[in-house]
Amino acid sequence: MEGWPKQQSGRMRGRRVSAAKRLAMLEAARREFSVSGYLNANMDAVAASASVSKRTLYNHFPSKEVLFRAIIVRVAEEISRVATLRYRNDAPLREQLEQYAIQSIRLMRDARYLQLFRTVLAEHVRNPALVEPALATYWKAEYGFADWVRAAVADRRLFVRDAVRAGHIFGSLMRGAIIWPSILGRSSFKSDRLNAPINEAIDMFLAYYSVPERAKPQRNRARPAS
Amino acid sequence: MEGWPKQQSGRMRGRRVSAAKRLAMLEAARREFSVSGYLNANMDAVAASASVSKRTLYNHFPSKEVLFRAIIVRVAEEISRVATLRYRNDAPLREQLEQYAIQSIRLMRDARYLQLFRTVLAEHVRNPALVEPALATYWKAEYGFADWVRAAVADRRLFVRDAVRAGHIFGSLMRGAIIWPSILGRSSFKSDRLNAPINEAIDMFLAYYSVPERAKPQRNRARPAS
DNA sequence: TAATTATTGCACTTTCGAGTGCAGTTTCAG
DNA sequence: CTGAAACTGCACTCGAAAGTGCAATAATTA
Repeated sequence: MEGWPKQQSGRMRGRRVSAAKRLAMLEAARREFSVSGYLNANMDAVAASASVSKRTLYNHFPSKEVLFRAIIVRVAEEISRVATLRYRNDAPLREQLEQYAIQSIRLMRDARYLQLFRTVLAEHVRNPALVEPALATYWKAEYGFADWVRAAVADRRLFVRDAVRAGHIFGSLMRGAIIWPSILGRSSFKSDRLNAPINEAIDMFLAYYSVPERAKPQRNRARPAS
Repeated sequence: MEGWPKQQSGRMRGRRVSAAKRLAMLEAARREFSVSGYLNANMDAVAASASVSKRTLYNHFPSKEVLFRAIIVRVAEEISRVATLRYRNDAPLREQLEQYAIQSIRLMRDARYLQLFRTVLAEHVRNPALVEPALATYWKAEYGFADWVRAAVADRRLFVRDAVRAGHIFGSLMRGAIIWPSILGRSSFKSDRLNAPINEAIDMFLAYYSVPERAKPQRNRARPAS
């Protein structure tokens, strides 16, 4: 609850305007952070873009840091609502993974998010503490993959030793094919549809884990018998 | 050749000192950029740390940008010398991939590099133009994977439709298991040895591509017959 | 209407760091 | 030894942006 005016306590009066302006400020900040990054974002510009005095901005958010964190939390929530992998026993596994990939692509095609991701990533690398909350959500998604795998294993549709590990691998494949290329600007998706590289990654993943352990063609296994 | 003193032309005199100091400045800048990131790096600090006057620093490198680029180029060269995947027909494929993974891990365990990677990544996201040269090398490595795959295919040890695509997938797996976790600070390697997740990723990769196309267990193939 | 709280405008302080100008000193090749 | 080129020290300019103080004003609700 940081970043709320101190006057909040006691009877609340004159709060209608406040709520609307607060939203405007959050939206404006989001735009500003998106296009400028964290360090170059300008608090005067945020205030102006929200049609609010700078002083008001500082009444709501005591510092740039607090404002940034507020943005991050909001966006992280939005995303986790959209891009999740949920297990369904009534649909082909491939379809479920494809669905997830499509959702991710859609997210990356939305400049509104993409730019903000870049900002957050840059800041996370520069100053991890600043960005904690966003990343918490992010890693949760990773363990969402593990849950999905576990469910599929329980259904005897996959054969996996370590669900978390398999989840990481799926995550690597999706990030490598969708997220990083978008963020690092190597490629942009023309549509929401899957392309051949992504299909191939999903193929590989399913092929490997659709086969019982001892049938997998591996050499040189050096791992605890777990 | 940017960032060299203008006085260079004509007969060269008094250059012995110059070369040594130049090196000292590069080393100092590297340290400074590593620990502080690009924006927070302080040119006064660089000069001090190189035991050189600020004016001399600016005589060699007309701006912070130029200095940063110079560092990037040097480091990119060092890295591409160390972490490459070279095809050998006299060794198991698995061993070759493992070698590469081990080299990558070694790189990530070297704080000297790791910190600089973080800085470069942050800047690339913030300001891609600044970092071009480093990334050029980076993507070259990616196509190095494709070359390796092609060679293995020519040797009939792998069965791959599109070598570049397979190379990307291998890259995704390695980055997902080694590079990103290190850079984003989720895990650090205790030793240079491979761990189970990396082994499993390599297993998966080899398993999938060791089998002729039509034998692969895939559903729902939707791709050009290429 | 009266009391309360939010909002505004604007000038102000502070901090910080990149890059410059210049006069004097050092170094080294020839 | 000599003179060109490289180096030094230091004060300086310039700009930018975060955050503050305050007195005046507007909006809200009882």
